[in-house]
Amino acid sequence: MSTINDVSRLAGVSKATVSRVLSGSRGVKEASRLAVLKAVDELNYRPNVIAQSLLSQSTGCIGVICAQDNINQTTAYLYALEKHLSQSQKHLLLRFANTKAGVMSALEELTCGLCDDVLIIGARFPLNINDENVILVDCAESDTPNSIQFDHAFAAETACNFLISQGRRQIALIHPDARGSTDQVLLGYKHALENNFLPFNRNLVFMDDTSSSVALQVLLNNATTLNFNALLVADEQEAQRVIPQLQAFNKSVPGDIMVFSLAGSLHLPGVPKIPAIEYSMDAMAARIVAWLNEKTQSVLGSCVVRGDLIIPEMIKR
Amino acid sequence: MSTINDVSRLAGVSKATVSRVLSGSRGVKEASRLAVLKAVDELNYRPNVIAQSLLSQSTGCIGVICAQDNINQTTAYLYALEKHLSQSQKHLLLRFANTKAGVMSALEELTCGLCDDVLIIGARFPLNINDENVILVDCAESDTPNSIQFDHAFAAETACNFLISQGRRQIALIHPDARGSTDQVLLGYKHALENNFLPFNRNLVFMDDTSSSVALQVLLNNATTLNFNALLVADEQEAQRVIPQLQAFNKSVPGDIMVFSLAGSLHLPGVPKIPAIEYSMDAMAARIVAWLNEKTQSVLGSCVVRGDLIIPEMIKR
DNA sequence: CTGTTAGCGCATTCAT
DNA sequence: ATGAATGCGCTAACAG
Repeated sequence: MSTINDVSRLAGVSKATVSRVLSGSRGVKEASRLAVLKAVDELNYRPNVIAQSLLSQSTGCIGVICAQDNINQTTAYLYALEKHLSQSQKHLLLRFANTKAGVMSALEELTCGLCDDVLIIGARFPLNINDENVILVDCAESDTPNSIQFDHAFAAETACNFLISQGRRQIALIHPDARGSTDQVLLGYKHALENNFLPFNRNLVFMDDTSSSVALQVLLNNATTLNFNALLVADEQEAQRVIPQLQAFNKSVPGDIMVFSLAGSLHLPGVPKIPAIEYSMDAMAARIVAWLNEKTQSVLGSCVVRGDLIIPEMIKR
Repeated sequence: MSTINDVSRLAGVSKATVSRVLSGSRGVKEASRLAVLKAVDELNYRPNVIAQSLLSQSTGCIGVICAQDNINQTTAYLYALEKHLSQSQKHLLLRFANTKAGVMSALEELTCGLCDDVLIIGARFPLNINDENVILVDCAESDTPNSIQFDHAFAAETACNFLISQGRRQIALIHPDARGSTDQVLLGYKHALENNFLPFNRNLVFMDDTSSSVALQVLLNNATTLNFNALLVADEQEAQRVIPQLQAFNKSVPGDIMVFSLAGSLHLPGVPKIPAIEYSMDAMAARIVAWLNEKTQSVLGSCVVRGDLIIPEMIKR
């Protein structure tokens, strides 16, 4: 790879002039400008970004640590993020980590000058990070100054109101505690019931660490007394686990029981579509990148994102 | 962020000594070693990797340009690659690109000193790249010196032999030309038929650009005369598109027609499992990273990877 | 054993 | 308008 010295020598000018031409040529004689351009073309020269980074103290690299267990959701994130980052001339440095130790070690490796900022996505474990340049996205903890959260209470409330509007007044809820947003979900759930003058039935709600499969079995064992006709689950992965199980017990979906996902639904042919709250990855990414760009001016604050209610055609009426 | 100067000042030694201590302390007095370590700890100092990169002329960054349209396959790739790369102290710089122009522009941006090497994955369009530091993985073109290809002929042959062993002798094949490996697939298909003394029926094979949906309709319209009982498709995405369509025509899968995917199958609950050829992403990634690490010694050559035959439990007998 | 010096490639002064 | 010099943070070579 040729350097700025090669170009300056070939063009018969100084390094400074070459640099001037390449970065907003202003106050450079046309003749030497052309000479530089010619030399650049001949040598196929491109400035070394590492040297530029050392000087400017910024690399344009954004670390993204994916801590989600739901791998499908991850892809949507990455795709949207990369699109917006590259539009801002930034680079996406990818890392996966399932544990707190893993996240911290990845963070260490990325923040030694390599990355200007780091995004941590979907961590379900608390991690006490207090770094101006680290942004938590959809993470369990909210103490960190820079974080983007989903409004899970709002999602649960919307879900219930929708189900009730569909004549489903016995709504079961399976939402393992591990997801970290359990409290909020319960809040929204209860709120919707209250607003619709419906009683809260403790037996319809499963929020402890028992597997969703076990929870569902309990529900089905008591189906005759509980008589539930709707089921709220945490995400589309849970939904696809739960639906075959319901069908195995001769419960039709959505006929007998309407399953609702509180976070996204799969858009795959062959997979049954269900109503869900979906968070626009594109909007999220746009927001994040906007923050990254304007960081110098406005201080980053916490931010809460609300999802969209998506209803499959076959359910609409 | 503190620099080596801060550390040397605080420890009362020179920069060189600090550097020596941090990178394999050899020939350093214990006293000054401890002083340095203490200063490092106090200042929470970590060497700036960008400065190191400028000196060593290598960043440890590997660019990965994903050109695949099958987004699900991508995640598996990325996950495996990141795992192996981070084990080798390397960083994964992610890019998506759907067009040749997109790939080339991403390549430009990554090869200005930022990335030591670049992987291009799953490009279905020819791109004439002849760069020592660019590796093509599962790309349409094979002229490039550094490339990893899947053995599609082998996959097709294995698939046919399996299906024939299952008593399926009328094997339809839908494999759009856009995938770039069509020739090889046809080769393996024909080879298997020959070896089993079965005739080649041109009407069972669809390899032009017509959509797989149309191809399937043609097949179904002629089902009575063709009487096919197996269907080979390019990948699991195609499979999931095709299966509901077959069922809509009252063809049971795999009862009436066994669908076989030539590249991976979805392992999602609720999605019907089908027999498939699967390529181990982990093995691939291990191989790629091994290349990356030993590049100085052995010249990279082309390499062909064969997939594994995966048969769902319910089909095994 | 350790300090001084030089230089990686570049952009930005400050002179001219 | 342009060239020489400086320094970003670090390591390697050379002296002591």
